[in-house]
Amino acid sequence: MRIGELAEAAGTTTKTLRFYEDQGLLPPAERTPGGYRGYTTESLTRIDFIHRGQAAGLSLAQIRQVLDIRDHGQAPCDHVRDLLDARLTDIDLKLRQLHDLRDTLAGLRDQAEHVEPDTCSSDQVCRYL
Amino acid sequence: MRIGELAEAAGTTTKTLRFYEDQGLLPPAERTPGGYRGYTTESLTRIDFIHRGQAAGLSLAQIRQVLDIRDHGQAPCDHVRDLLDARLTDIDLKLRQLHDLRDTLAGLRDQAEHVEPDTCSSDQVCRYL
DNA sequence: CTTGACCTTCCCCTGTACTGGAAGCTTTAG
DNA sequence: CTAAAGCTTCCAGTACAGGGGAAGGTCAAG
Repeated sequence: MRIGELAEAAGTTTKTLRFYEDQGLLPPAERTPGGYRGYTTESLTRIDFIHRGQAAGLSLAQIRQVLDIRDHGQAPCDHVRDLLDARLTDIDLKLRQLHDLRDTLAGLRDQAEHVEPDTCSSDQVCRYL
Repeated sequence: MRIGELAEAAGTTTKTLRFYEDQGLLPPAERTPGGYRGYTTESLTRIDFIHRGQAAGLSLAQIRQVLDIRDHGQAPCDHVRDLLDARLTDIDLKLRQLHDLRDTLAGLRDQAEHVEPDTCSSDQVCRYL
């Protein structure tokens, strides 16, 4: 399989696949005599895994760690569990922050609805903020 | 007031203030004969406004728009209301996405708790994702 | 007069995940 | 044989909000 076919099969672009190889997410591809990269369906599995990792909000660096562990013949289970836990903690924090921001913003928006623009004084640029 | 004092008073750095001037968020500062930037408390007000805007999740570009309107002698009220509305819509979307991601992740984490690692097959890299 | 703190401009670097484009080679169809 | 599609490498840029550090000028105290 050439890089274009693989890209289409995986729902990505050739640029991205070369980028992944460059970043160590994909092993250096075999080459045809002409210098073209050649792939098997294994590559597809690997790219799908990368996509699942991204869907779980993992960074490429984190996904690469998992892949590296696997490539060293070990089961990445523990590490993946840790990553998932860290992501959950992280997301919970972000959710709280975003909720707070939403409340702040809703408050400002509400004020903006009830305050007369005439009372704006230039010493604060804008009453609403 | 020199740039260092202003930076400290505003809780930021001299680097950031020069950057803001460069980006058009602060007007070009007056200069002393020696070439030093000189500020008044007006600058402090403006920087505080920038910080309030950031706290509301606005980008520097958006804050600059508001400042530009004000600098043109107009009241930026309507524009600020629109910005707040857009931010709210945006944040609500982000909150939904983050909730979804959290659910997905919690599901994965839950599976990871109950699945035997032995059943991992290398054709999917990791059962947990 | 000198030291040290502060200031100036200038250019490059950070992290993230790619994307765009140029110059040139390979392969396939007609 | 030729044209087009697809591939190669390499360099550069995107958005965001600054940060790092060099080379040199200015100002106040001792």
